[in-house]
Amino acid sequence: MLGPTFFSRSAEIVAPALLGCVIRRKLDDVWLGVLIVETEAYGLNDPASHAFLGRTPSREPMWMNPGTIYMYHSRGGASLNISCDSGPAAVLIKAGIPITDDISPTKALAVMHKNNPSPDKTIQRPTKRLCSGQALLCRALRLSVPEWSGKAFDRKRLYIEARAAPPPIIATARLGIRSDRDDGRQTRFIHGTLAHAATSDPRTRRASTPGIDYVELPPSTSL
DNA sequence: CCAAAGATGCGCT
DNA sequence: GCGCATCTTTGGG
Repeated sequence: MLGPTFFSRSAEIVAPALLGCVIRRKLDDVWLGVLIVETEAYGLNDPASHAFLGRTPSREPMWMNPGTIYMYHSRGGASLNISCDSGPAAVLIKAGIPITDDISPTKALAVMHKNNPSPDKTIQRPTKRLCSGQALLCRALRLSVPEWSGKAFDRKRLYIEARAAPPPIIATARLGIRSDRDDGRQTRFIHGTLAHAATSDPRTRRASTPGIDYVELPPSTSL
């Protein structure tokens, strides 16, 4: 289980290091498993960070011990973040892909589909789209702001497992930030071989130039 | 009231 | 597959 040591580094280091790690969430005695494929870093002196808007009770987790869960609502959905550094800083878990293995049984997929049904109830979401957004992921894992914000991870109910091997990584600009609050840093990170489950892949976009709009990084064992 | 680290459907290439 | 309009829910000014 990842703990304070892992999260005590800067958000810009922690965010890419989370790609490929697995979130485990126990619901009704079933362990759900989601592999992280997309994250964003909200670091120190960052005008896009919620910390920049001021210290309030709901944002307090950004100042708490590294590894503290920070959740908030935006535009109808909840978002999962984790405090980093000595604060105020956090990483946002932006997308993941459901997995099954020794810990998470096939049944876990059915639970996630039930938690996060398609708007058109006559069909099911594709499994790879079940967690392809920060609010979708929270819905599929049934993570709510009042239950989890300000709390620590808990080996019995919710934790993040270290990854087996470091993946290739794409670094690019963050999404959904008002231009007057974005200083242009490329601190959105996408799993290089599982980008099809991310919110979007800058490599397949029309107007995007390699080396300018995004950077591809080889697997780094130092992360 | 209203902006906010979004999601979706629809029309288009 | 993209760009845009429209719907979303909640904490905070």
